[in-house]
Amino acid sequence: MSPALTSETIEMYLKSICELETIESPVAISQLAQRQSVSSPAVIEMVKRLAAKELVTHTPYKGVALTVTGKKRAHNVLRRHRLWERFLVDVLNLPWENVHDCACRLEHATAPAVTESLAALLQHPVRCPHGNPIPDADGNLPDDEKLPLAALEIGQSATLVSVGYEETILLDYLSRRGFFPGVTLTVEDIAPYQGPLMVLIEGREQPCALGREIAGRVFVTMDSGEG
Amino acid sequence: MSPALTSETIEMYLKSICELETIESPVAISQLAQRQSVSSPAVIEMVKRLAAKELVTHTPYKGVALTVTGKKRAHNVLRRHRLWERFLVDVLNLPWENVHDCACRLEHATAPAVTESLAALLQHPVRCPHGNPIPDADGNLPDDEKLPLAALEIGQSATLVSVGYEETILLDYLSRRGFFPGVTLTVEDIAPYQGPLMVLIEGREQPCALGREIAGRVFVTMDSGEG
DNA sequence: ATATAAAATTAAGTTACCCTAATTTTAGTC
DNA sequence: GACTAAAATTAGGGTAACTTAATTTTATAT
Repeated sequence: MSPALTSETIEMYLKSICELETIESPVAISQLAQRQSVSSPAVIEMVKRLAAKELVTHTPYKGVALTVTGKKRAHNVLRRHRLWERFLVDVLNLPWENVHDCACRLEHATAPAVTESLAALLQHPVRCPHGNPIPDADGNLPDDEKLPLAALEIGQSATLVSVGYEETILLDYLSRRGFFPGVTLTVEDIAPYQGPLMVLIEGREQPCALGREIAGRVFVTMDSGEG
Repeated sequence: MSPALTSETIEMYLKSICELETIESPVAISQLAQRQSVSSPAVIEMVKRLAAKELVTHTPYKGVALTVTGKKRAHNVLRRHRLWERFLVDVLNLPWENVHDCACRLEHATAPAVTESLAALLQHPVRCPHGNPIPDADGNLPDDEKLPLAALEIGQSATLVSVGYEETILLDYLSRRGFFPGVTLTVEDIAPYQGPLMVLIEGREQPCALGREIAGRVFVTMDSGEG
């Protein structure tokens, strides 16, 4: 015998592909490479292995997409990830902006029985602390009606529902400026395009730079505005 | 750059060496190979890598021993392992005999902040569900005064404190026969050596085969007898 | 003291997963 | 439609972690 494709590696890639698919599909090799912090050839190689297992389809020079099986597996990882995040915040009282990295490690080390007991302990939460929906035990992920921040105009208010792009550096940046799910924002000004998108929050002095500078796109999604 | 010795692999080996050291020191390569379910050459190679990192010392043809640094790291793994076991049993209500495997995976994916928050949540438990002591945050592991089951004679009673050799198949075997930490046993008969060591528990009909058939040695340890 | 079984080690080879450098394909511009 | 920059891919190479087979060392029995 010989070493096999590790379950952890498979899950890491599937999860990234799943998250990137919500932005554009099929997912570009370069996007995956950036997300995984590896070279493009490494991604190509890995994608071929995943395709051999029928977890993804690879259209050369076009990109990668999850198969039905792959998507189910990815949703399962997301479920574990987001349940752990809830646990870390609600039960262990760890700070909102730090739990993502911890969950990224725990999610691959979690047996099904642990996942479901955890869900029961937390009373089957619907969203992670960053506002993203938690897939159910069958791998169903409810499709959010998302309104990106950029869709708001000056004077409009909205409630922040989720931060779709979870990355510690970004979450830290947001938490320092008062951006949490549940917060109501009013757009007071929008900076021109050459810089990052600027948004002013009610009662705050400093403008907040959001989105473009970090993820290359707007990532904060909201409920439909209320003013 | 190139792949590095993974933290998980290091910890798995250190933990095994630490556990085996309590039985015999230095630890034989073959014992490690059996425990890790890999070949002897694989262990040799790994031990050389660990020795290069000054986590173990290897005396050729004799065996392996932990350095001070290695032991500290091993105790840290044991701490995480046993805290997770307590969590899985006490908070998630998973069965006593199944949590070992779950903890074996979680222990390598646990950040220090998670470990300590977990300890606080559990109110800093002293023993894991199998009765083994939990090292403190500094890596200090209290040395149990162990009395092996084989030291008892016919008619003697004792309280089972810990099952030193944690393996799901053994724990399942024991739980089916009523062996848990805290149980008081009376040795009613001891079978001859050619078979496994036999022990009768108070009020039970069936003899229980313990020790030799599974681990090759007696592994159930007790408090000092009380009659 | 020598023969021998068992354990330890070395030798040679495999796959997973990563890299850099070179090449090919695509997409967009003039 | 040819030119070009960027993305994708192939080529070639490396280490970690494993394997089996062959060899060496140790322990043991006669």
